Amino acid sequence: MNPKKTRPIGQRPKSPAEQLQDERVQRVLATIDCIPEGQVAYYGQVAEEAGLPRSARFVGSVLKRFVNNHSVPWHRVLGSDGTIRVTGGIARDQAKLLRAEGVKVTNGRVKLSDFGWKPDA
DNA sequence: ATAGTGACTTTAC
DNA sequence: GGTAAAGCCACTA
Repeated sequence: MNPKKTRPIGQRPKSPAEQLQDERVQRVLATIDCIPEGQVAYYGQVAEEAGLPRSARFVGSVLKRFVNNHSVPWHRVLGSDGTIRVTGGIARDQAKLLRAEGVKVTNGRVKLSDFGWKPDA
């Protein structure tokens, strides 16, 4: 027997910390993926639904870093007051995507009382 | 381990 | 209706 089995690159077991952060990321992405078309949620809401209370900023950073590798409706995530919080030129794309789903975006802002996502309580 | 940073939120002017 | 400051949590250097 060979107790030190070598292991192909990329199959190294993740450290507990890595697993945890990955799981958080997955939960965030999964939550965002649950936002129905034509509705929007805010960062804090996504964080809470994902089991990460008070971690709205984390949600934002996750999207910024992982949206390229996961097809999630990132554009349905807004600030707590319904404003587009995204920086850079993609803000325009976000508004466009939302309007394409029937969400009214006026002056970079969405009325959460009309389009806010209400997950099963 | 410390310090800086951010696609956030809330409270106070 | 705005802008400013502080609080917040997790990531990154």
